Amino acid sequence: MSTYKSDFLNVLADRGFIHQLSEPAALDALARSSTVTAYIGFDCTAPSLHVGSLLPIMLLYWLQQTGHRPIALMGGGTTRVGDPSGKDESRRLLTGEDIDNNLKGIRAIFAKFLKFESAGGNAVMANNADWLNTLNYIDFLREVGRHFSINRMLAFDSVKLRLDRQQELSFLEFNYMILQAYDFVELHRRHGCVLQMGGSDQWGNIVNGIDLGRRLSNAQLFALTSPLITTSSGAKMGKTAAGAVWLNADQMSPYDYWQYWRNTEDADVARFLKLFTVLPIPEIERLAALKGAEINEAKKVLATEATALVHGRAAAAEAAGTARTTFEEGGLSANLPTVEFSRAELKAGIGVLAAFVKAGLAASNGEARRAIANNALMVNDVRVANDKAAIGESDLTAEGVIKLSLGRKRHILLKPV
RNA sequence: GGGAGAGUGUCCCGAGUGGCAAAGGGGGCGGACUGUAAAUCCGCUGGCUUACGCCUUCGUAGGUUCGAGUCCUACCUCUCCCA
Repeated sequence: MSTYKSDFLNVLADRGFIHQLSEPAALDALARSSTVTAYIGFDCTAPSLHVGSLLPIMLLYWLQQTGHRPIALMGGGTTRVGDPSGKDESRRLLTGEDIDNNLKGIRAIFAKFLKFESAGGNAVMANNADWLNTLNYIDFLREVGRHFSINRMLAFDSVKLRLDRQQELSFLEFNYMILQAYDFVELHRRHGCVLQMGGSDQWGNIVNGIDLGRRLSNAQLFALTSPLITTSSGAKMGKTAAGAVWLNADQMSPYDYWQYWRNTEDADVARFLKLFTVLPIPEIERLAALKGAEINEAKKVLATEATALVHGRAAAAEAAGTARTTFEEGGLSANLPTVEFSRAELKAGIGVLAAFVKAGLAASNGEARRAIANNALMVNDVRVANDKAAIGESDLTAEGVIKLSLGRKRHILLKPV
């Protein structure tokens, strides 16, 4: 067990959130004696956050749960620059409009994990566009730029990697770390923020902020990074066939989200329970002790708890129920993802290929055809052997729907309207 | 400004003698085995088509050729060396 004196660091350490920590003793003492204000920055590069961002969100969650004050910083300004950390190539520049739209989608997530002032809590939502967009170039260079040594910046991994590999690093991106450092100091000024957290790839950026804070305001600031989470087989978290695992319900249904966690690898279950659920540690240890096929029970708990955090308890229970009827009872659950189509179309008869494309299970007729050749498509749990087969009214089940399946795991209901 | 090199299947890496829908990986998907796991093995991985076949694809635009990813010209982008 951990040796910290503060709840905050103890909880994080016990749950496996801590990778690197600057001045652990000093931060520990501070967290014990006062309310610590800490922030994490989030890029606005997509209209929703995905599971990759879940870990930092959980950091903020535990921060607040242990009596401190979280700031969720939207990167409305820095996203206009682009963080080169951990990336081989520069990203395409997003328009201001894109960024604003993305920001709206992302904001909603945080309310589910943090209590903001509007909800009677102390969490703060900030946007660095508020201070970055209006910076005066010369003033900024004189005030902030003079504290940065190019010699040292060139040694940072995010920069060095690009240079070593002879990959282009634009001046624009090169400035990212300066802006992030400035964010830290600005949040210190505005909100008394003394700690920046983030993924392990952010260590360099965060330390820059600490240095800048010392030079500009003689402030003592801290850094805490979380480990890079990969699955046991080495894959990055959050990628599936359909792409990223989104947190917004309109981009990924609670059912699919539940399924994502249900399919966790055995070796990851305990670790993920600690990181992505709020179950007490003893309970997690009990689940982690399960062996063989019993681990499936732990996976279901993981799926339901993780889904409940993002989509609510009711949606999680529904997803669990849908999965139970579909997989364990071999039945047909009306709560499976549903695609509607016209009754007239059904009367006329729909080709299987068209039906699977419409349901989103195949991207093209050709793909559907190949799936049939692979023995992968089923209509109402009956294998499709012929790509010329048609689906008609006679295929409606007693429930009035038609179940399309790709493989054993992916099911869609066609519903006539 | 001068010189050298690179851009390939819109997920990535990467081979490519003028006959190419284009080798091989990785990733992904499906099948078998299982526990909705991992590992392993097998299949698939441009669009349309029952099919013959047609269409689109190798940085962009032209050209040579029966035929161009491959040869020529110009342009764009990137890298390296010299100034």
